[in-house]
Amino acid sequence: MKKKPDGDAGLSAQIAEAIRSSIVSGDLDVDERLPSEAELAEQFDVSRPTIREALKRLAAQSLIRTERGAFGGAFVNRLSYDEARTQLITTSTLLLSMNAVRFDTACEARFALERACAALSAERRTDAQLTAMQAEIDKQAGPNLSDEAFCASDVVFHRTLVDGAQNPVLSFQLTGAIEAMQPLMNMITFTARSREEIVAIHGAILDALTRRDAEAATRELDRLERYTKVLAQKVAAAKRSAPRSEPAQV
Amino acid sequence: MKKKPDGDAGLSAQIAEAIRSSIVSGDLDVDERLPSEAELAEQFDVSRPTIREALKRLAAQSLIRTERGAFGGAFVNRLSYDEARTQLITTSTLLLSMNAVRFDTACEARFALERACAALSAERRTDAQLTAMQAEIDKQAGPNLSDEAFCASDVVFHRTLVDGAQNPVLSFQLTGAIEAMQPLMNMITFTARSREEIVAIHGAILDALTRRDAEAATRELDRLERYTKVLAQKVAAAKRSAPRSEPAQV
DNA sequence: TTGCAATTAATTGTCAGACTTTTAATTGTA
DNA sequence: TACAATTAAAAGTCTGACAATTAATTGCAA
Repeated sequence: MKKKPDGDAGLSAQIAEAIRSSIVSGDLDVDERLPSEAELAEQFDVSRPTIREALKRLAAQSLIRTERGAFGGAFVNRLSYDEARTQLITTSTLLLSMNAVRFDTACEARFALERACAALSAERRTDAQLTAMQAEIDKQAGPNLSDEAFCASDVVFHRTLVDGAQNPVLSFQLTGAIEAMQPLMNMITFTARSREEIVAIHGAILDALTRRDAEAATRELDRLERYTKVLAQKVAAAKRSAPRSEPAQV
Repeated sequence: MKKKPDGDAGLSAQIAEAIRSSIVSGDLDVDERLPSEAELAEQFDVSRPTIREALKRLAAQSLIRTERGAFGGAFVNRLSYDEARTQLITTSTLLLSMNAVRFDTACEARFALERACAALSAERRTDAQLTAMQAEIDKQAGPNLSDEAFCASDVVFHRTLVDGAQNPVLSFQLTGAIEAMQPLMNMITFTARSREEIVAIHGAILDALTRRDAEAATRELDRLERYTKVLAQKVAAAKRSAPRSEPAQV
């Protein structure tokens, strides 16, 4: 364990940083146990609450996990794809909601990224993934589906498309982009007509993947991007002309 | 501020979650001040150290910042692109280093993402960005450049390329992918010959962007991806045949 | 009245020590 | 040998205190 590099940002922050660097540098291996809080307190010459604050910072980033009881303690955590994805979604969602990002900007980014794996997906998708996507399309075409359920199914459809590339790193990155868009998509009230159009494009995408036609898949994603932007513009226009507290109808 | 939803994951974790949801739901606005630690302790009916642990968790994720002194306290933080990017890089780097991700997989993801914005970049890049990229190419072609400096310049080149798309959300996502690759790239020792090849491809990319030729830019990125994978294979092969502690020469 | 210095109050940062709860290992007993 | 009781280690939590920081207030003098 390294010494604390004494900048003034609070003792607990310094200690957290010292331990963090021990982890990322590989000084501490995955699943290795850190010294107990009491021992750390002695090593760093601070009190136990200070050590605890430092450990909580690391726990918040999933760098460590703690177990209670005898032979418990803090252990270096193997960052799983799931945990990493959860963190990315949290960060992306906050970034979008706190920085007044235009819908167009987020939408463009999302589809640019998604097109990035369309070619790989066309090449590598499994039959099971095609089946799963068809199931979502059927669900989306069904009647009596709330906007939320429609959007949720939309997310599943696109996640499956992304997973089709069989590249976990790509899936990790793209899921963040797609799910962070979810709150923005939920602001759109989908008419029967617009759902019909979206389902049709989803069908065309699925068809392209089935035929392993990368070029067509990319083209259809592009069409979906343009249509999504049009929908958003209509919602925005409706809101401007009738700025009620109730969500505007397109 | 909401009640704690009583799952058992530790009081401080519950409280952190309660405050987090107040922030993401918009109950608490950006720059709004939270109650003091003493008040929070009373509200949640726990002690101040417990509240502090909860706040440190949130601070670790840049959701809040704290200021000392009278009228100080914890404030809801506006998550900046910079902070978000830093977090994404940390997460991505750890994910790659802790999960034995194959170089090919990470490389494929990185270039797939980068190609995603090549078209936008060809369309929108500024002249200043072209100049900046040329400057990096010149640096990379210079003699007596350490491998680390070469890699660092490579990162800057690609970041500028990404920024050329003029989409901050895209830049945020892609920077994570590119910079997380950096430690893996640093494991490659670049020979004079391989540098020459890379610089040539960089030049071709820049040329394509200058001509606003999206198709050529994409093609050159593809070429760079294939070449990077070849280099990595050579390094891996050299390591297998001569497994020293010193980095193998290609 | 104005300007500056000293005081004050609010708040986070840190510490010390104690007690509670959880959990695994050990010990003791049937 | 199997199972129950004991023990010990460790995190989780609480209480109370003091230090450090900073904005507002107060007081004094020009």
